[in-house]
Amino acid sequence: MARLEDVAEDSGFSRATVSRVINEEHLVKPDTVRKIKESMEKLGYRPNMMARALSSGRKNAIAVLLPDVTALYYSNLLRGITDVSQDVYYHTIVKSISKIDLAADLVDSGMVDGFIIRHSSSIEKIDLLIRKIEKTSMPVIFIGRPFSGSKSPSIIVDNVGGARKMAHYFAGNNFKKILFITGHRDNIDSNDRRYGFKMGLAEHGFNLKNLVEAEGDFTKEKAYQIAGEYLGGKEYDAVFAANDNSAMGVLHFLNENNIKVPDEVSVAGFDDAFFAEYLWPPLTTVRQPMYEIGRVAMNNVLMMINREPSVPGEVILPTELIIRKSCRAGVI
Amino acid sequence: MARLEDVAEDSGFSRATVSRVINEEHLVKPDTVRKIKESMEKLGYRPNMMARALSSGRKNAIAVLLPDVTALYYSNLLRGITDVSQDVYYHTIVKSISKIDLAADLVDSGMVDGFIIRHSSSIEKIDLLIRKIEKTSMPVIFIGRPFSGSKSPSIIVDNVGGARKMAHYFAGNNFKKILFITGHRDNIDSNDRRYGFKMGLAEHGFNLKNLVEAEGDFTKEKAYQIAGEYLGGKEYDAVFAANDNSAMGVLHFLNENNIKVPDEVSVAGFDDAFFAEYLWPPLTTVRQPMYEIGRVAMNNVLMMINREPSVPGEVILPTELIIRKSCRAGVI
DNA sequence: GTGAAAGCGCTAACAG
DNA sequence: CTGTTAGCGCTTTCAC
Repeated sequence: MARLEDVAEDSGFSRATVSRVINEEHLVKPDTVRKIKESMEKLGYRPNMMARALSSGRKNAIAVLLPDVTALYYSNLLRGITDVSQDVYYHTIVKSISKIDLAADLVDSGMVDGFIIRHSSSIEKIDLLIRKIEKTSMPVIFIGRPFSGSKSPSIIVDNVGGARKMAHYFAGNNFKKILFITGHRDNIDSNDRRYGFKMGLAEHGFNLKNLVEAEGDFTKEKAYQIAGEYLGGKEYDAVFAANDNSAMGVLHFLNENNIKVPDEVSVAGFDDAFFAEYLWPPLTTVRQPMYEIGRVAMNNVLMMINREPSVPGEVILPTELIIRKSCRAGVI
Repeated sequence: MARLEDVAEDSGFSRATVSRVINEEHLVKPDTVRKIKESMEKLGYRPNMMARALSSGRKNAIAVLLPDVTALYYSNLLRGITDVSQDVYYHTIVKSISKIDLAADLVDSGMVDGFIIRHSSSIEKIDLLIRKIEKTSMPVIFIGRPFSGSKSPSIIVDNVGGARKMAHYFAGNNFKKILFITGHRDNIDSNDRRYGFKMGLAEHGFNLKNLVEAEGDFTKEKAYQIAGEYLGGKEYDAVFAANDNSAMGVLHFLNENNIKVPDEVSVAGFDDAFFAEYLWPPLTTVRQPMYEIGRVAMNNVLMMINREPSVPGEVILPTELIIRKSCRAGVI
């Protein structure tokens, strides 16, 4: 590969000037810029990121910490992030948040300019990592609830509002008994959704004694099992699952046992996952803008890296009620 | 951050010796190793990857080029890759293959030690990229069919065999007319699956005139539309879709129009995507080991990077027929 | 506007 | 076994 020095030699200028053309073009005489650019073109010159990073401290890379790349939610997030990072020639290093020591290495070894962190529930040692990052004054953005004790900005989704809308939709039906299937016990999203759901139900005078909670874990398998335990007796006439995966498990049980949806039991989820519309019956759910979240997060770290002042401390992205056929039509 | 030099000073040895402890411990006297490690521990020393990369040429990073992180197939692949790369302290840089110039930058700017490339259909300029990579003698592994004109190793899935098994399963039913829904026209996987399917059908004496092909694009939406065009008239008694997404679209149309599956029409897919079992009815399909593919790919680049000789030129991972309820029971 | 020179933190011969 | 000495390719004062 052609090096900066080769370009300097070819163009007849010094390495410093070539470097300026790359980084601060305005400090160089236009004619010089032209000549140097010609040389770069001719030699097919590309700056060596490692050398640049070592010398300047800027890596043009950000780390993304995710619970699981495989989950739909996260892969869409990731696409949002990579789509914008590619536009600005940033590299995206993806790490599983469960291997937190590896993430710590990333900060120690100085591989990245910033972090985007999605922590869905409290993970051991994550606070140590965050404190460590913040000590280096590297920018961090949280997706989901801001981390307690940290004042780094966060991008969150209006879980409470979305679940509340669903509750209002449910309320029109005079359901007698409703089952709410949660996510993991301490999952922040799940808790917010439960909170919003209860709030919305209460606002319509629903007696919360008739809302039963079952602890799920966001998987279809667990929800399927829960459905088996609760829904066999036709006691419940509605189920709200904390995510679409869980709703999928419920639907599966109901179909299998020939319990009519929505005539006998209404089912709703949360996410608007790509399969939601194609479940049977098509799932009523709350859409959250996962891809957008990724984009916003990446744009904001970028602003922080470039020390632009106006990064909002918290941005809340709206959710939307998506009405399909798995619920009896409510009053909106 | 503590630097190597700080460790050297603290321990009373030279930088070279400290470096050896990091990279070639066996060349150093045990007692010295111990002392130096104590210093490293005490100072919280972590090697700076950038400096190491610049000096040694090793980046401890590989690039993964994927058509789309969002698709289930690819996100599982990615998890396989990141799971092993994390174990060996490698970084994974993910790029969309559609932005091929950015991938080219990765090789020019010397950010990575190797590439894992998944090209699902021929993409403009991809051959240029591959030639460029191979010119640097950086290791490349292909996932899916090897790239023509390249002799880098590849990991492929037995698409032909899987589809053939499905054909055999179909054949027991004496279906009169079968619809095959393809992927994108030039998609390699889709073509292999068609080939295997036809082969298997022919082996059982099925008249291939009664196999009709419709050009899909691997999406549920397109398959749904195709189902509308072909399956309204009850002419077909079976559908094989080139992937589970497409099968999902078909199922959706059938459910919506109250056409009984599998009594009136049998439906099968390919992938065994996570939702396949939870569709209604549960989808008969061919399972491919996506996660495994990722692991194998990563392990093999690693071997190549370390110049271990025995990297297989081609590894074919098996597929498995998964029988559920969306097909009339065939004879196996 | 441009150049000279000093590093960034580490590895890799080469000596000893 | 350990130390000395050059760099890796770039950025960044500080001069001119």
